[in-house]
Amino acid sequence: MSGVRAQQKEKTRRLLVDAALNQLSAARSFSSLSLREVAKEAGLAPTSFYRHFSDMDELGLTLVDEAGLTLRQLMRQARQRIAKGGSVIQISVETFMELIESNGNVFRLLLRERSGTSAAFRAAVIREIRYFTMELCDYLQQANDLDSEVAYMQANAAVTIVFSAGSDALDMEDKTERVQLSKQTIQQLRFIARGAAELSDRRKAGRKTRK
Amino acid sequence: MSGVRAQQKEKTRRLLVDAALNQLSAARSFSSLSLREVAKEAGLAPTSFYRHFSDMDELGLTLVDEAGLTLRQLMRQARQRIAKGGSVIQISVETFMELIESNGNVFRLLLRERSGTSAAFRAAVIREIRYFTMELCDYLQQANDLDSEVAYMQANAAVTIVFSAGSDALDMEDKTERVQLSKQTIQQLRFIARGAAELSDRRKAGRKTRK
DNA sequence: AGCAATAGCGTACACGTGTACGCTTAAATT
DNA sequence: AATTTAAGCGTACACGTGTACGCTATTGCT
Repeated sequence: MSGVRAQQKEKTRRLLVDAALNQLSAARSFSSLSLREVAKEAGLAPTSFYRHFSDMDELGLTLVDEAGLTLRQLMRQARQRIAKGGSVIQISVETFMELIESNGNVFRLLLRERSGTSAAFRAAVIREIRYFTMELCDYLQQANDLDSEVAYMQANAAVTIVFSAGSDALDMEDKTERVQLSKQTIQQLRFIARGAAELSDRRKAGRKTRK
Repeated sequence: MSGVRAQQKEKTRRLLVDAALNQLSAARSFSSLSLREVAKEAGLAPTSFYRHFSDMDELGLTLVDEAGLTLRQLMRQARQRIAKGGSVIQISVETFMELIESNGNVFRLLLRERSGTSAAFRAAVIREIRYFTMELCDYLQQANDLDSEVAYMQANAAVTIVFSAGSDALDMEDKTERVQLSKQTIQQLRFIARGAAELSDRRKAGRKTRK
C-alpha cells in the first residue's frame, strides 16, 4: 500500500516536467523541444518517455496546467498584499513583475502557446487566462461597484496590458528599465480604471432617470 | 539593359516569399516551416533556394519587412477614412479588423515572431510595432493636444489592446462574434483615451499654477 | 562570336527525429 | 514462494532535414 513504485514513477515524471521547463528560454520554445532532448535532460532513455506521456503534446498540456497554477498563486499573493493596504493597481503590477522575474519560463510558455501552433494548447492557455480575467472581473465589480459589463471590459483590458508588459519585461536585463516599465503599466491601468468608472457611472445615471 | 535575367530572378524570389506566406496558418508558424517545404511549394528544387536567400531566417526577415509595409498601408487607409469624418477610434478599429480578415497570415507572423524564438525576428517585429506606435503617438499628441509622455502611454496601451483583439479575432469564424469584439475594443480604447486626457489636463494645470 | 556569370537541378551525405519491439529487473499480487 | 506487472533500456528503422558539390543551359559582357 505504501506504493514505492507509484512514488518512484511520480518522481521521474516530475523529472520530465522539470526538464522541459528548464529547457525553455528566450531562444527555445516548447514546440521546438524534441522528445529526445527532454528525455536526455531528464536522464532517461528516449523510449522511457512513453511510460509517462503518450506525446509531447500531453507533456505540454501538463505544463500549461502548472502555469495556470502559478497564475492562481499569483492572485492569492496579490490579494494578501492588497489586504495590508496600499494602491491596488501598484501592488498588483509589482507582484506580477516579481512572478516574471522568478518564473520567466512559465510565463514564456503561456505567452507563446497562446498564439502557438497547436489548437489544444491555445485552448488550454486561453482558458487559464480567461479564468484569471474572470477572477479580476469579480473583484473589480465588487470593490468598485461597477456595471458588470463594464467590469469585464476593464478586467479584459487590464489583463491584456499587464501580460503585454510582462512579455516586454522578459526581454529586459536592465533593472531601471523594468522599473520604468512598471510605472508606465501602472499609469495605463489607471487610465483604464478611470474610463471604466466613468462609463459605469453614466450607465447607472441613465438607468435612474429612465425610471 | 532590360535585365531579363534580374527580372526573372525577382520573379522566382517572389515565388518563394509568397510560398512561405501561403503556408502560414493557424496550425503552421514560420519557424515550423522547412526550407524544403517552401522550395517545393514554390516549385523549386531545395538547393535553388540558396540562390535567393542564404537562410530561412533571411526569408523570414523579408516577410517581417513586408508585414511592416502592410501595417503602414493600414495607417494610411485609416487616416484617409478619418479625414472624411466620424469617430476616430471606431474607424481605426474597423480598418484594423478588415486588415486581419484579409491578411490574416501577415498578422499572424507578426504576433508569433514577436515572442518567438529568434532574437533577430523579435527585434525586427518590435521595430515595426514601435514605428506604428510612434506614428499613433504623434497623431494623438497633435490632435488632442496631449502631454507628450501621456500621449506615448496612450498610444502604447492602444496598440497593445488592438493587437490583442486582432489576435483574438483570428480565432473567430463567427461574424457576430467579431462585431462584438470590435465594440468591446472600441470601448476599451475610449477608457484609455479618457484617462489619458484627464491626466494630461492635470499635468497642464499643475504647470500653470506652479508658475 | 566567344567567354564569363549565374539560376536552377539532381545526387549524395550526415544528422536528428518519433517510435516499434523485445529484454531486464524490481515491485506488486497471488 | 511463485507469478504477474510495469518502468526503464538498447537496438533498429524509416523519414525529413540542411546543405555541399558538380552539372546544364541561358543571359550578359567584351
